[in-house]
Amino acid sequence: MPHKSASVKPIPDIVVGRLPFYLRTLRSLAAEGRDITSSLELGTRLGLTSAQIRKDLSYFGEFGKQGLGYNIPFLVGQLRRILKVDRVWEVVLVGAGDLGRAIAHYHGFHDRGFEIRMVFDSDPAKIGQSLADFKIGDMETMVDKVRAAKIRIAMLAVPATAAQKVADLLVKAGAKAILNYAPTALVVPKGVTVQNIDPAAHMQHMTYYLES
Amino acid sequence: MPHKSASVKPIPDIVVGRLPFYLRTLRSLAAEGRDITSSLELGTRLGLTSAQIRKDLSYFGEFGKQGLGYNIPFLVGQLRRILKVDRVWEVVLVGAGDLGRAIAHYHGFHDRGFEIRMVFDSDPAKIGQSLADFKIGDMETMVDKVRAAKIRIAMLAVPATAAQKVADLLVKAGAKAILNYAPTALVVPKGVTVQNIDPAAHMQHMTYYLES
DNA sequence: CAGTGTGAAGAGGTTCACAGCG
DNA sequence: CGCTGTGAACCTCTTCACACTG
Repeated sequence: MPHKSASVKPIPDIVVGRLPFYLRTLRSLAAEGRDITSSLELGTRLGLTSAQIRKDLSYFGEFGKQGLGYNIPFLVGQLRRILKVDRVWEVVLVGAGDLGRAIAHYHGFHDRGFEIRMVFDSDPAKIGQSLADFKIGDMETMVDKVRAAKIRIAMLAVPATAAQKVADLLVKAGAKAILNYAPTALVVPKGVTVQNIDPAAHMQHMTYYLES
Repeated sequence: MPHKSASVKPIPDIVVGRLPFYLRTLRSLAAEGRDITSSLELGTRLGLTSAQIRKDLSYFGEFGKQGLGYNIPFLVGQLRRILKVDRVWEVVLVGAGDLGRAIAHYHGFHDRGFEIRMVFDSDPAKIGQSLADFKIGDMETMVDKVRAAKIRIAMLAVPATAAQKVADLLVKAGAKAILNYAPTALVVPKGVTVQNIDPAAHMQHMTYYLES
């Protein structure tokens, strides 16, 4: 029987997934000029219970003051550290269609820790053209350029039919996180994280609850 | 947002949320010319266990044949019926910035049960302009026009600062489902469903797992 | 005999409730 | 007194395992 390693309680992924929303809400409170909040107020704003907020935060430390609440700038700093967005990550975008262009023009990423630094597409008509501040590169040189720049985060905005092939290339280029906008599931090696964005799936989730 | 009912055991919201992905995968299999599949194959494609697939489907009926598997066209039809996307829903889009324009140009919604029929914006410079097949309408007439058309689904692509006000108007117009692209939580009355899309939150979820 | 459907067991996540501290 | 942090209880979801069937 192999020995079990000392049980280090891992933090549930579902908890990690809520932290960006806590951070988002706290920054919104800060923008309103607030300095202190409580688990109750945060929960109300987020549609969660105060107990859940406290329990989630307690996985990472003791950030509040009993009887008082949470200092907003301090908690923002802690969450940015925990989520590793107390820096700006360089990102590669693959796909320069309508969606890719909208992503490239979106200015909301920088403030939350991300900056697109390269854009690639396979369409010869697009290669060499300008998009936002970038020149669209070709797929043949993509792997080398991404690897050379040590970029580890990718956004994938190509058709579903091409998504897996491009994902394989991104992994080869050293990507460790892929935000997948293509409506298809990606297979990636262990150690690579994928998050999917599928608006139509969300829509279909909602129609279930509609009266016909 | 689980919908409660006193008499019948409600189907878990998390199960409903997976159905669109089952449907998506089944249609992809159908497009490959396949006619039969199994819970094992579906699970592999989706990164889920076969038991989960079977259990989820069993909430809605007995769709498979023991020893054989699932008939793909039949199961596609059942899922479309369950999710109420065996029809095309009319949708109103509010917000004609970069994101709104990308959404309006995206052709992937129709095939999955949705068709944008109206677009509105508050920017006088945009009102009256054309976007895809539509003329951008003003916010003042939005409520009446949406109500008159009996549209119950909205996509919200306005800045976070305006999102709640617009959501209130949409509810007043009779919206029962809102796909919220703004990075802020919406407060809506019971009976209205909201689904949120926040790519930056997904990105921050992934950075947690990256080595610094 | 391959693969579904499903109770039961097991894991995992949420809420409770209260000690403890500012 | 107000609000956090946290074991314990509770509840929900997932996985197991097997009877059953085409």
